[in-house]
Amino acid sequence: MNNKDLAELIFPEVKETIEDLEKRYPKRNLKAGAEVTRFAPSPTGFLHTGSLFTCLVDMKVAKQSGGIFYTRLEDTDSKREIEGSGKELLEQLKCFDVLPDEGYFGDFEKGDYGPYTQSLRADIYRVVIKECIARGRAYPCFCSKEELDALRLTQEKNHVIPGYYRQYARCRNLSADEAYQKIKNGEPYVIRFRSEGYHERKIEADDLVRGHLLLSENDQDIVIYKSDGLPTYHFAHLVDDHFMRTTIVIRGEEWLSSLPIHLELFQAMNWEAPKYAHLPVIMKLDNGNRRKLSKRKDAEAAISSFLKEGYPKEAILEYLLTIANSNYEEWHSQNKEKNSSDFLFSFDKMSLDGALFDLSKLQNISKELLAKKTKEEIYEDTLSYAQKNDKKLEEILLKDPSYFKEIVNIEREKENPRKDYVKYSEIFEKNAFFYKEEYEKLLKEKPLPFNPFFSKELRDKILKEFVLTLNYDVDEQTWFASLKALGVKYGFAENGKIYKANKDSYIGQVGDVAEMIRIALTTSKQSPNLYYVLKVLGKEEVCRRISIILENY
RNA sequence: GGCCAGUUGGUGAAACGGUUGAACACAUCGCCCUCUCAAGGCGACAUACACGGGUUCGAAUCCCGUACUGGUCACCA
Repeated sequence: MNNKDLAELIFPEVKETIEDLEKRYPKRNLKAGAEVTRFAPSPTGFLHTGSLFTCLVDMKVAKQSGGIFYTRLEDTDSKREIEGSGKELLEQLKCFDVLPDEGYFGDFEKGDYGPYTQSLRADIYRVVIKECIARGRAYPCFCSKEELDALRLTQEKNHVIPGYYRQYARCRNLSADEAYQKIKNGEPYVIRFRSEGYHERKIEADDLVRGHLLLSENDQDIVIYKSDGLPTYHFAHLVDDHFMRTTIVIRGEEWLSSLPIHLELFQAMNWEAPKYAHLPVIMKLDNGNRRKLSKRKDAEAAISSFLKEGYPKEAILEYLLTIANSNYEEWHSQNKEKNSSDFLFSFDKMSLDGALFDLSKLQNISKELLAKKTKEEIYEDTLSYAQKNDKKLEEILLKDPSYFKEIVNIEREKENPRKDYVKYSEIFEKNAFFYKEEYEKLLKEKPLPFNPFFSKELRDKILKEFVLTLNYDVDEQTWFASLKALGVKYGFAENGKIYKANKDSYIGQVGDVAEMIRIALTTSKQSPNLYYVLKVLGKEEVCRRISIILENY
């Protein structure tokens, strides 16, 4: 019996050949320079910040080269799979406007190179495995977990490189007959790749972000086909990225050390290997040490947590872009009117070590971004945030959209708009006093912070006169002049400078007068420009609030 | 431990052997402006090229060692 017979005996049902597959998945007809990239997550949980980062790069590279970006579900590990998370992953991607050209979409698949779900591709892998066995590049291995553990232990004790290779690869030299006999006896087995590499020998490899690399050859007879009938990552990568015609494999740095395996696999098949780009991982500072963002420990590892907190998706994407390409910020400040999707990404502007996740940077980007939106956009976005996360807020927004827009538009439509919102979730919070019920709640919650230096009598007099003479149907300057006049009448200086120079001649300055009114109307010492507060509240409400204060405080 | 990669201020980083006595942005702090806040303007701080050897007329930039950090060594991806 030879290897070909053995292959036939192990996979009698496989009738197709590699040539058939080549025909079924022909080379893509794309213009020169167009890249095919893919995002290939495992359905093991939520969308990781690092995954979105990788995905963003994938998409940019494909898009800006006029190529194809597709998604593939890597669900070959049935033990770790979390039911429904594949679909969930795609939904979250959608939240960030990541739209693949083809591939796995959660509910359906699209494209001519499918299936795009690995568990559905078992027959394809078997075609290749069968041929590998026939050609002597793969063999069945019957070693048990215990035997392998024991092997590793003795190797460690003897200070040799652990693993299943060369003289330590016991099943490698089993004859086809012996192997067949064991299979017939029902012994469980896996299929291993027969490596021809030597650890002492170096191979050259190019990485799009790391440049030229010198790596040790792979010499491990890695498992390519598990006892559950599914391939391992390494083998699935080989087969899928070949037949899906991927041109650039973009993945996390953690894969760099298995690059020699992949290269040998492609070489063994006589297939052209794709280009590789190993991206740095996003880190976090923990007790003074940097470490990879952890799914279990860090809330920010789940990218959806930022959405839930109310950060705009554009801000998150933009932040990730500043990490991806150091020149993004510069480009952005020079192309203010352009969208981050217009930015040309390049691999060599990528730094090689993992960036620390910087929340304050994200916040800054978010603040700038929200300041540039129109009141309509703010309304729509806040509403959709509320619909997902805050039902009460949703109700308030739907009840009176124009009031919310008016509030949010204070000092917005100008060259240097207010920048006081970092996330959608805090917009209402910061403006709660505009709403009658909230205003009343605030009155009850805490004492009003009136300056005790001024008597209630004086305050009441000023507030009364303020209401009586209230007129904001003039421009801001004129209105403010009238406020100054009111202050002067009661012995306040018309500005801080005059007051400072002549403290004895005045009891305070116009700011103190404004503060009384501000507190009366907003319950707080801080608010946007009073003039606009008056305008938004309206005469009636202003009078009502002042009279509440006069009566009760 | 082996192998691989990386190491510029609190953070992200520019710099591709010589206009570097090291940009820029964020953060922090101060001043100005100002009815408060948010902005805006100006400025400061940050003792920043991991360390040690080379190569060179000249090194953050090239080479070698050391240290440190990260990754990886599964029938997980």
